[in-house]
Parts: sequence; structure tokens; C-alpha cells
Amino acid sequence: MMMMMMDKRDEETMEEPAAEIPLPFSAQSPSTFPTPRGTFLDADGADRGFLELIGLQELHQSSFLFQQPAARATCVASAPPPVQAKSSDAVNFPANPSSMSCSSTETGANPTKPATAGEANEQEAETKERCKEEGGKKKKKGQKPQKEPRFAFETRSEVDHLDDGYRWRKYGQKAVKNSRFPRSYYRCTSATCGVKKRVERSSDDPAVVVTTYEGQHNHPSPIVPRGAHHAPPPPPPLLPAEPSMPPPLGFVFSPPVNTKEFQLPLLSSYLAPSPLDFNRSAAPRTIVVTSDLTASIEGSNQTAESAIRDDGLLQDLIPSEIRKEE
DNA sequence: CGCCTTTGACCGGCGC
DNA sequence: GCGCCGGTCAAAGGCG
Repeated sequence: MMMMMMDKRDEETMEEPAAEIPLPFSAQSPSTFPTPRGTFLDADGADRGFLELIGLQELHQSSFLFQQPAARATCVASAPPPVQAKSSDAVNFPANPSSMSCSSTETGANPTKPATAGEANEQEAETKERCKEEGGKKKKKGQKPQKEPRFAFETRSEVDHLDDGYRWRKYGQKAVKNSRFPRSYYRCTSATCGVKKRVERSSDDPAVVVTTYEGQHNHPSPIVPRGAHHAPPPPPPLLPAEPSMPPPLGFVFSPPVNTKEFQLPLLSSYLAPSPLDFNRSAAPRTIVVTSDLTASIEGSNQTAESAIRDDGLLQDLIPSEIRKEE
């Protein structure tokens, strides 16, 4: 516990490990957040932006305030249904402040290489867990276990628990094997929402927080997290998701939440930059989205220059190669 | 006072 | 059957 706290402080000054890829984002403070599209393939083969995938499809409409001191993120998506990947793309993701890599652990047979060794461990664990759950304890006779979609990603962050616009209650913490750091368990505080998330630090890279979401929110982002200054608007009525669009992994948003504040916290969760990271010396990570249901995305070697060039912040999220394909 | 975190106990699955 | 392990429960305490 104490150690964790100290870690947080220590990591604040922690330098980004080996810069593998030039920083594709500008140092400007992000105020808008375009939604990348055509980057990910959904189960039905439809192009789907990553943010859409995780339920941020409306973000492009919103201005964005970074609230987290937390920083870069590497996302490890855990796609639910055992759908074979239909394509693979290269993406040099975010940039600012985060980069993500997503990989499915649903089938437990994802050949895609994990972004990090820690991720590998996580994947392994996830696979195991998934197997457990599928065969598992919560299944009662004659009752199929609910397959909760999972979406995990790594965040290079000094804080363990990132605000994502939802309210979470911590219900457990366990030391896990092969990890120096304990794993924390959170549950969405919404009574009707069974979404859980696990948060743990990578033992390989203590600066990396691995967050695994399980389940889908059946309600809009309730409020700006505690301590935030912007009062949220009242939640909009729950609406069915776009008929043609299955719920994003781990998140279900009522469509168009009109207010900006409503969506912002979410983004901040994944992409919140550290103020310290607004410099180009920091290297973003390759976003590897390898979801069985979506696509495998490997890093590209786009230069910061080219990335910064055109589309404002869009380039921060999607490399030009990808965007060209659209 | 309500909400949250902490933390030890408990439970079930799995491997040996 | 036993022990290990991950996940969850729930009481206690802290905080605003």
C-alpha cells in the first residue's frame, strides 16, 4: 500500500522507456479529440474507430479537457466474442498522451505479440481467467455464464486508478502471483451496471498500469469524477445503441450524449496526458490492437513530422497511413 | 451521513 | 484430497 503510494510519486518523474517511435503528436495542448475511424474492424467487418470501439464515438464532437495527471496509455483490448480477426492494420496511435495496444484474450489463442512482456503475462492470465469463467464457478447448471467483454489496456501513468467518467468502487485488492504489485478490483457503482475493472501495475514496467474492463456499461457516464470542477449535466435517458453497431468493448454509451463534459472524462481516462508529457521527447507506443473481433494493429514508423502535419489532433490518434486507407 | 477504501476471510477452480 | 491462486465478500474505518 505504502509502496504503491510511493510508486505513484516516483513514477511522476519517471522517463519514458526507450523511444521506439517518434512522437506523432504535437505539443499543443489538446482541446479537441477527433474520432479515428476506419482503423478498427468490428465483428461485422465494419470500420470502426478505436475510440468508437471503446465507446468514445462521440468524442470527436467534443472538446476535451485532460483531467488526469496520468499519461500515456498502451491499450490492450480484450475482445469478447470469438471472432477471428479479419484484418490487420498498422496504427501509430495516440501520441498524445497515450498510445494503446489492444489484444484479445477472449479466445486465448491470439497469436499477436503483446506489446510488452507484462502484457504477455496479463494475456496469459486473462486467458486463464477466461477459461475459468467460461467453464466456471459462476455458471450454474443450465445457465450459461455471461461472457463479459473485456477490454484491457496499459496506461503509462502515475496513478493506478484512472478516471474514466464512471464511478467505481473498489471491492478488493489482491497480491497476484508473478507481480510485485497488487491488483485492485473495482466495480461500477451503478446499481444496474455490473461492469468491473481490474487495475494493476505491470511488474515489468511499474510505470505501466494495466487496466482491464470487464462487461459493458448499460448507462451513460454518470458524472465527472470526484474532484472535477465541471458539474455534469443530468444523464440522458438510456437509449439503445446504434442498431448496426454492437456495443463497444467494455463500454456502452447511450448515443449522443450531447454535452461535452459527459464524454470527456472517459477520454481522459485513456488518453489523459501528463502535463510533463507534453513534449516530443516522449515516445508514444505503438498501438497494437489485436482483437479477435477487431483487427491487429501494429506500430508504424511514422515520423513525428508527418504525423503532426495535417489533421490537427487526428494525427495524434491515427497515423496517416491508416487515414489514407479510409 | 453517505460513500469510499482497506483488508482479512472466504469460496471455487485448478493442478498435482 | 490438498494446497495454491484469483476473485469476491463484508466489516471496519476514513474522509468530505
